[in-house]
Amino acid sequence: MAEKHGVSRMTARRALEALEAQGLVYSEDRRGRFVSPQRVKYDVSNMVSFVANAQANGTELEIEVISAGIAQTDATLARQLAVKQGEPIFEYTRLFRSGGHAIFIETEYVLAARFPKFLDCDLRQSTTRILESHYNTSPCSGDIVIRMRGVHEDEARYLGLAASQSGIELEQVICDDAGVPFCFGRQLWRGELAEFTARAIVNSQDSE
Amino acid sequence: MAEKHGVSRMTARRALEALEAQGLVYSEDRRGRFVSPQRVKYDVSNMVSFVANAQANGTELEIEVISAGIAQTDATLARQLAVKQGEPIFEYTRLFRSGGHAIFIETEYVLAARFPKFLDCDLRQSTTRILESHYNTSPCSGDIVIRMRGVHEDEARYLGLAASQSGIELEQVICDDAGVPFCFGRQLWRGELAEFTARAIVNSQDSE
DNA sequence: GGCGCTTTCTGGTATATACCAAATTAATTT
DNA sequence: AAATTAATTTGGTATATACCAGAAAGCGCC
Repeated sequence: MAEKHGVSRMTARRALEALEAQGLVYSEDRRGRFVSPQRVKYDVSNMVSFVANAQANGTELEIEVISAGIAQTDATLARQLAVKQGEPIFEYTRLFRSGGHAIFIETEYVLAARFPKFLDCDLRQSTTRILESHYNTSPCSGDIVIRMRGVHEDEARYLGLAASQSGIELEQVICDDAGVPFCFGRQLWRGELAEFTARAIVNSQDSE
Repeated sequence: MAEKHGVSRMTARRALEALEAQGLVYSEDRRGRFVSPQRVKYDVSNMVSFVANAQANGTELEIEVISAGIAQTDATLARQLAVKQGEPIFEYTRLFRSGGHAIFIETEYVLAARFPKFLDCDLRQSTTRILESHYNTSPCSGDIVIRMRGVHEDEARYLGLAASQSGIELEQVICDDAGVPFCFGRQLWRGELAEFTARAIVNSQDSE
């Protein structure tokens, strides 16, 4: 490509890196560069299973469980889940793919006391579905944070990104019908593949 | 910096560019590199004025009007605002800064027929406020889309970004209490400065 | 047809130069 | 003291090399 256009190879690379930074193309190490696939839509206002929703939308998702285990809440987690620090929780990380392309990597935390033997379930499906069918708990409300940030090294590896690139982080706390938080999740999306939608409705009165 | 660490200048530059891509530092052309300021939070579930909300949050905002005029709806705009193509609309672009730092650039469209002489108002304030006080129209619901994308050249100039960088685009359609859309806006945020929050509540029943 | 080896292709990283342009700073002049 | 001018600093861009490592393709062999 460089000699075809009479520029040096470094210049050509930088041009491609620019396209990469804009999300138009992506690169697979030592395999080649390819144009990016379509975005995956995620309606964050819709608290029903993202997986089921995506599939209804015509996007088939493959879920790979990267790790799963038990841990204790640190300060941040304790605050998010409204429990005291040191509470046992199940922690599991999953990689979501669509059509062979990594879309996002997610780490979720659920309270171990409330959902015993949670990790015995097959995690290659919607968490929402597991909690509904096995524990009779459905999501009722959720708080979501979205921001763009640089990827960590391990995230970059799973997502097939260069370590210097950025993605979109989506954090959500899911609460039951009593308003009690029971699940906290943090997703890191490949930025060029993410598209979030939300519907806002003005609360007639928002006391306190 | 290069000679201090015994690497070539190009290598040092690439390292700084990586930090820049991750949003940790930013560069001002021929002035220097600086660490990035704090993020600006935006609660997209809150349909009351973003400006007022930010100020209540301790963030003072400076608004610069880049351009303002009248235009006609193209296919996309007509669909978003649920009018037929060619409808006259006011179009204005504003740059939002905080503490001297450009945060995002926004282009909004309001129906000219419904809000006559809209452009005579001082646009360096919340649109919501203008519409409420002058036209007795308040936002009631809104549809929001968030995605990461590469910046265009003119956007990059206003935001002080390199043309190859990415930002976060936020589109929103604002509807009145009758569910009729009256305003469409598209914001492009510096990715490292944006933080969006939302609150999702499961609709008991979502007919059709 | 499969297996293993070698070559080629492709991307990644680091370096050394050269030159440009704007912003800042220092020096000089008025 | 203010204005003008020159030097310096800083970032940006383009180029030419060199070398490394993994993936893919070609090839000979069993």
